[in-house]
Amino acid sequence: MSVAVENFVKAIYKNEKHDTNDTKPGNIAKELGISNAAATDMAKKLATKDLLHYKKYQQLKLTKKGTQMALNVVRKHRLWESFLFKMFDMTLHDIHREAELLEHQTSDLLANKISEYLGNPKFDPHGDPIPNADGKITTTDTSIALSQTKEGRSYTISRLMSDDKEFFDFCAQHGLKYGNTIFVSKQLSKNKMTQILIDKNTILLNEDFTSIIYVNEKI
Amino acid sequence: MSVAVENFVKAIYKNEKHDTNDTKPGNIAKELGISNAAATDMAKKLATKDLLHYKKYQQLKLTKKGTQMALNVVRKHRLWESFLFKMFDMTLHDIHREAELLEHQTSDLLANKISEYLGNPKFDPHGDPIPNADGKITTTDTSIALSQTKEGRSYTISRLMSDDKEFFDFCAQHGLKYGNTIFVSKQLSKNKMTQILIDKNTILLNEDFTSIIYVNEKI
DNA sequence: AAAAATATTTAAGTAAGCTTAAAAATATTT
DNA sequence: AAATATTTTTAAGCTTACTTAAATATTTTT
Repeated sequence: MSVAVENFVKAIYKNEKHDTNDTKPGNIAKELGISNAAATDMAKKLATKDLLHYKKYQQLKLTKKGTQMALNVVRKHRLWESFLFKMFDMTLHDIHREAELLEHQTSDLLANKISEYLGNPKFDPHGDPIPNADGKITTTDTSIALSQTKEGRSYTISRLMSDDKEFFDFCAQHGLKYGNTIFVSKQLSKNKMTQILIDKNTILLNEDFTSIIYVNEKI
Repeated sequence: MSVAVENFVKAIYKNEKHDTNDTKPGNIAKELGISNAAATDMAKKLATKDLLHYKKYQQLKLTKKGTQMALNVVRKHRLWESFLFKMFDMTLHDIHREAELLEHQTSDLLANKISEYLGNPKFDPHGDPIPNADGKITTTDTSIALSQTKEGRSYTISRLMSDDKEFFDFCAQHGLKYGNTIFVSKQLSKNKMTQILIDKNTILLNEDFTSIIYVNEKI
């Protein structure tokens, strides 16, 4: 299947899961940087290929086959991210951009080799789960957004849900990295900001960031 | 530039160098598995982009810009081959197929990281030279085809110029691998066959193979 | 509940990268 | 050198993946 199709299906998958939960053509179009008309066209075409269910003006819904395709692409993306992250000194943002291209040009064989080399990891450097070769995600994610945490508790970072370079530069600069520990010193609910302590430094984060940094409470 | 353009330019480059030395549209078409008409079309289009010189019914000739593009793709291909060869247990044929796709989706940054990781190698696992980041090949290849060797002398394998699975399977089975030593016991010029000794085994190779196995004389 | 705003769909059109078929030029054979 | 074969080119047409503009449906606001 073409790159365009893989990306389309992937965008729906991601929106079904996380993001806005809106899988109408317009929203998918926005994610992919194409026109609404193009997205409608593509949706109709993919419906004939049994990759998704299309009903005029309704949300798009992936079929089993479509979900499988999306998971296969997501798997390759996250494996590449994990692999490049381990092998090379590159920013998470750069790694994401490479993976965005490589994911479509990787055989299942190579994906499996990469996975094997890494010890079949269950999470990528963002903390996102890596589907296995059968397209199954075998972990249950119990993490919550930093914005939902409680004052006076410690958490470990489990996911950085973004692909924005500035965000990752900021994270790298302040030690905000998968696995690291942070202490939530204050929730300024009025201003929707969160004050955290990391590596003995206090940082004040606004909602743009606290909504995409996911954590697990430390016990 | 698109994958189609990169492959087109690469095919011309390879034919200018090795292969048939025929860069007319028909021959390029054959290499790429497209129609002659498509090749002519593409040639005309690329001429307007200053990637090659096009004159009706003549050989296609890459411009400096076109050669540079070809070398950039070739560099990425050979770096991927070297890298995958080192990292994973895969056949050279499989590795070649992966590299054929990955070469078009790799930033210069990543290519440089791979090169650096490998210690900036000058040859890939086939023995083909790897252009540097400036598109320069800094080694001089003095190897000759096995068909051109002399009886009673020893040689080291320097290149296996193919991407045919059967050929590589055969090579793997008989220890025909970059760097290995062979002894030419007989040149059967009448039948265009060569008898060699490798790992204490005698093998008789016909011209199909002796013309694509390149070697350097051992001194 | 009507009006206004927004989103989706339809329609028409484009560029890239192909195809096949026929015309024109070049190469090869006799 | 003429006849034949092969290549190259031209022409017309197709598919994919887009575009913009207009029509239609849905949502939101008032």
